[in-house]
Amino acid sequence: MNEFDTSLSMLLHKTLDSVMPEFRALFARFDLTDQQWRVLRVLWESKKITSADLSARTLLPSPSLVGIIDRLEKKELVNRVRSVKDRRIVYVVASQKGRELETQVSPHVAAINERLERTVAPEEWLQLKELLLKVCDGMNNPETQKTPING
Amino acid sequence: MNEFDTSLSMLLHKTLDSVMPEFRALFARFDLTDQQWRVLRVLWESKKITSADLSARTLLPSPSLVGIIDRLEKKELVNRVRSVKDRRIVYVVASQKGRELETQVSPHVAAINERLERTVAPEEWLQLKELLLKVCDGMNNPETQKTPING
DNA sequence: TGATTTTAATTCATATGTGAATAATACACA
DNA sequence: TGTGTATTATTCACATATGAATTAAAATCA
Repeated sequence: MNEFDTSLSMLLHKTLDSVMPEFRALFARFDLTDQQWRVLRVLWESKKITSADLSARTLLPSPSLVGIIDRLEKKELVNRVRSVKDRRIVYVVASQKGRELETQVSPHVAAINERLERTVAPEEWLQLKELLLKVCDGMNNPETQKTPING
Repeated sequence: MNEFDTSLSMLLHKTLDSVMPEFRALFARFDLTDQQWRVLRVLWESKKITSADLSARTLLPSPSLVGIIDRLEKKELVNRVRSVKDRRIVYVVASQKGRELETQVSPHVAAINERLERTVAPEEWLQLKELLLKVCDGMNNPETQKTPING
């Protein structure tokens, strides 16, 4: 493997490619995409949440969320509730049917995550997560000088 | 951050989200998407390569590659060359125009990657990459027992 | 040789990602 | 009070992801 194959972004993609198919196969059994699951996963622990906050929690871009919530609404798993105080805001809420999925899906998700965690030693697992967060912080903070555009 | 936010798949997404915008802004200056750059990046060091191998190297799914190469062809950056020995195979080749991009883009890519690398200590950088590879191996190898589907 | 199977690339239908633009509403303030 | 500005969600245009199906061309073998 050369410079390109071992670049961080390629390794991140590669890791996701090795991890996600298993999750997707699971979610597909419940007629869910992984993005749809992410939304439900957040709603299971938030009574109501605005689209903006949902985007931040799920890491799904707002324009994508619109369609994702549309489809979840069509399946009657969530509802949109417009705020009365501020009519710009839309709260997304899990329906009863949407809440009932938690018990069925979550154990399988946990099982996959446990297998995932066992791919490295316990202390390595922690360090991997810490390093990823460190990279995020480092890229977001302006401390590390960005390369100026000189084109 | 709870269980969900610190799950590996979410951290991988989060890290990509913190890294990719900078690359995308760079590629956009050359009217390229990051996927299109990945194809060119591979072609810059391969005279010719089959679609299947290109998919493996770029980690781009074959159906996506079709459109990506279509658009690169339209911009006259690459060409499709059907093999004479085996007419099922299509080689993808960088055009002169496509090759000329290397000198202009690569230095900027290197600069971003250097900044990226400086977000963590040198030995952490190596370990991060090793751990990601270890996770990939662990998930792909059948050693670690997969959870059987009992639905 | 001719039927069968395998392989490489592509197509299809659907869902999502990306960046810019828009509509509706709230807010600040002269 | 009226007006400019900021905010929230959505829309738009385009590019890509996903999994299944298809097409064309080998390769296999009775």
